Formats: sequence, structure tokens, C-alpha cells
Amino acid sequence: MPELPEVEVTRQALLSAQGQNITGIKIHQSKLRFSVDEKVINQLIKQTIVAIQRRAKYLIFRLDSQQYLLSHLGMAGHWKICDFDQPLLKHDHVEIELEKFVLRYHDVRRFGFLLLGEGKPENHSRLKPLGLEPLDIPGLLPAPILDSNDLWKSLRNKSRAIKLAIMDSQLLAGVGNIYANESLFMAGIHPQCPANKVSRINLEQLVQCIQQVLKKSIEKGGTTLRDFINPRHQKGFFQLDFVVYGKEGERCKYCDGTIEKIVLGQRGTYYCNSCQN
DNA sequence: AAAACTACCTGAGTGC
DNA sequence: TGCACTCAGGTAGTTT
Repeated sequence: MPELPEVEVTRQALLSAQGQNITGIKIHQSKLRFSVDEKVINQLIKQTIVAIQRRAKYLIFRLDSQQYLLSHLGMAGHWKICDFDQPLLKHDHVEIELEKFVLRYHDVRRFGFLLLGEGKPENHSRLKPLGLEPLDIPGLLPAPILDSNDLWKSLRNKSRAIKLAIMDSQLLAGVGNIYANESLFMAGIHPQCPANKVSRINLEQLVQCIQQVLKKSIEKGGTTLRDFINPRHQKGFFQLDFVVYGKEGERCKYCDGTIEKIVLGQRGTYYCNSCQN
């Protein structure tokens, strides 16, 4: 589920937790990608959430100490704002009790994780290797912002498919499978084109398309294919704007071509066999 | 260096 | 109805 837009939509909806004190923690199911350590996570109690930031697909809950909570949603995770008496659902893993409401982390597939860090979050071992941040919007940790010159430099010596390159978080962080497919379509670039064979002008186009697609999705509340909801329990609607993702065999909306599906890096890859060369 | 594969996990959907 | 199978938004580790 969650790529950059869904994580940003989540962040924005969580901002109402800012300034609230953490009064309690409940762990209902500790098994996530990394097991939630009760002793470690209990250090959150009595701390105040002072800010909620983002880097790529990571959320960072800043506390009034030197500590922070690092949250990754994996493939199916989401945060929910709940009333104190709201019934617990299957796959609600962790509850963070605040003064006005409870934050619940729900993750069916358990690919997400919660880690406690200390010091500058941008120095965390999971964040440090991340590449360019696609959008320059408020609420980000300090990060190099996507720029076609920088992307050009990092792709110059990469012969791998452009789609794999823009999904490589060490080069560009936050673009997942859906938005990689949609952005490449918008830019008219074939997903299998070697990254270093994309012309300068097409790369500039691609950078603009990536930014447009991500911004548009944030405006639409992200994409809900199956499970994604924002912390206010609302679905996203960007899936209604898909042009290629999941549209194998359909006619292209912009030309006479047909949407084809191939597998690249084990991921479904959709493109128009006429618009994208 | 990079490509190709694996693992982690549950649930929805498909075909028989 | 049930069983076997495939596939899904992500990341990271190992092998080739």
C-alpha cells in the first residue's frame, strides 16, 4: 500500500497528535518486521509528541527528549486515530494512548516496523542511505530534494532499467511500484529503457511527472487498492486516476495503444506499448 | 557492480 | 464448499 503519498497523507492527518503527552502504550501483537520491544517502547510514556515529520516512506514522531519514534508502514500498515473505547480489531498491533485519543498501528502483513531512535533522525542507519527526496514540501527531515541535474548524475553510469532505478531508494526515495508505473507513462518513457539511455530532456520530463503524480495523489488522499486508510479512517481516491497500473489489456486513454504487463524486478510493470518508447 | 533471487506475512482472488 | 495456487503498496539480505 503505502508509498510516499500515503505516508504523507498519514503524516498530515496525524498532526493533531502534536503537543499531546503519551500516557500509555499497549502492545497487542509485537511481531512486526522487527519485534516491538516492550521495554524500549515504554520509554515513550510521559513524553510529548512535538512534531511528526517524514523522510521518503518513513514517519518520524519527534519527542520532547532527544528520542524519536521511527515508523515504516511496510506493505499494509496504517495508523488510526481512535476513541478510547473503540473495539480492538484483528491486526491492531500497538496502541499509543494520548490525552485526547489513541493512536493504533494496524498491519495485516506485518512488514512495517516501529523503532525508537535517539539524536538526529537523519543519521539513523535506515535513513542515512536514502537518496533524493521527491517533493519539497513542509514537514520533511533535512534531505536533498529531487532535481533533474542530480538525478542525471546518479543515473549516468546505471545501465539498469529506468523503472528499477527510480524505485531504488538509494537513488530516489519514496517512489514505489504504482507511482513509478504512472510517472513513466506520463513521461512517455518505456520502463525497460536503460537508465543511462534516457535523454536529458526526457529525464527532466520524468522528474516533473514524478512530482506531479505524487502531488496529485496527496491531494486525492493517496491510493486505496485494498487496505489503505488515513488516520481518520478515510480511503484515498488516486486509484481512480490510474492510467496504466493494473490495466493490463485495456486500451490506452491517450492513444490507440494497449496497456501491457511485464515483470521487472519481480514487480508488475504496466505500460502503453505505443506511447512509451 | 548489478542482476536475480530469497525471505518476511496475511488475505483476496482464481481455477478446478 | 474446499483445496491449491498466485498475487499484492516494501525492504533487505544472499547468491550468481
